Amino acid sequence: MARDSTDSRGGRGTNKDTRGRIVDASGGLFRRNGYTGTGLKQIATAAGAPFGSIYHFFPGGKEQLGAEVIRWSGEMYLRLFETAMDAAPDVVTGVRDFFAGAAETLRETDYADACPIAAVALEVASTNEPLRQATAEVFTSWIDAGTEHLVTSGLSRETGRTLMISMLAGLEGAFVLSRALRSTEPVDVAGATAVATVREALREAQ
Amino acid sequence: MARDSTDSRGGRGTNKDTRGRIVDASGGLFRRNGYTGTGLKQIATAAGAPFGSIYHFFPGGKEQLGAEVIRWSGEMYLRLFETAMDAAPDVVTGVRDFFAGAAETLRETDYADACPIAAVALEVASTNEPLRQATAEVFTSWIDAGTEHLVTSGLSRETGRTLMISMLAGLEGAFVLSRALRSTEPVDVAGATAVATVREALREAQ
DNA sequence: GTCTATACTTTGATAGAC
DNA sequence: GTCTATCAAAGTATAGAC
Repeated sequence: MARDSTDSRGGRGTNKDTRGRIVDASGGLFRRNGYTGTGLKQIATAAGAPFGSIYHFFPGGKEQLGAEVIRWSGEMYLRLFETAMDAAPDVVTGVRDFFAGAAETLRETDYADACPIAAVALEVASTNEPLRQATAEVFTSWIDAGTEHLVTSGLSRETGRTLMISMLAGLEGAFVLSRALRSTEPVDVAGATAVATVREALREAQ
Repeated sequence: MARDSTDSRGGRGTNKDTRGRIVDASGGLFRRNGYTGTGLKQIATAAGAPFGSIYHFFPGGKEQLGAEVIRWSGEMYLRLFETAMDAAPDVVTGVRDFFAGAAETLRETDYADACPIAAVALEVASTNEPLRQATAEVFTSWIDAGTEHLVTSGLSRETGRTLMISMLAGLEGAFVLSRALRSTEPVDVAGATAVATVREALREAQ
């Protein structure tokens, strides 16, 4: 019963099962090289798994693997967001800390690790409908979760949703700029803007 | 909105020379399918050019072509931005119109045409240094040009730059979300946020 | 300069031995 | 379930006829 592995889905053992290692390695490679830019053989090598294992665990091939990686990465990042928000005394601080953490991660990873699915999302938006839907589900889940936090903090559902979309857009766009420019300035600026906007919205809602 | 052009620069005939058609076709394909997702044979076909012509005009192969497409697309989009700003009576209206035009283009192209280089930028940021530099130059040119408009409107250089980065990040991130969700809501929201922020900044600067 | 043919590599995917 | 061998197709790139 009380196994160590975090959750159900049989999926996220850090070093245990081959399947988990494949998903994990794919997530890292997709994030940096994109979907078409990552080969299945490359994934097998990075995961330390034989090539055949990919098709053993993912009979649907690259597309099935891609969809699962997108959803899994989305859940992980959502969990990271929730953790940051729960740890903060208020929503403004939570937002500030989350952006600060994103900037720190960018620096630490030489501007490689930003949004786990943005690169794939832009690649598949007009070329692969199943994967596009997967990215849409992830973004929707993030927007809904963030909206909930803002509603809890006193905003109306509508302004909460609008504000959350605006902040997420700011973060995603800042990731694009920061990775290209190799500077955290865009993320820092977007974070400051987000903090100011949330603070203002909360004040007006009082 | 973001269509062709007829101009100088010594070589951008819409239908004239083979080289121009190759760059043009590549821009459209890179934007939709990404860099690695677009093949040179595909480009030749789309451009109505023989395969050998690509290597005739771009001896450096795909990378040289990619770099030129990034810079050329960046110039085109900058020109589009300048045109929108010059046509508007004030900077606030200009920003509003630009976001509105972006949303309209998204709708008209079935959410395919957004930022001309974002997909490539995320793909090459950690994998191809020459192309990453090309995207960085483009983003920098956009930020500088936008900052100039804001400074002209009365903002300090520092707040102008910060505001421009924030708006560009909002636009880029909104493009990611809008293409994935197949909805202009993110671009609409980001536009409204940008307009409100510029208006507020101008008021404070008075 | 235009265009075709081809070399070489890598891709996603499958079959089958163990 | 693990792993290797191999396939057909597509990728980039080159050579050379016209």
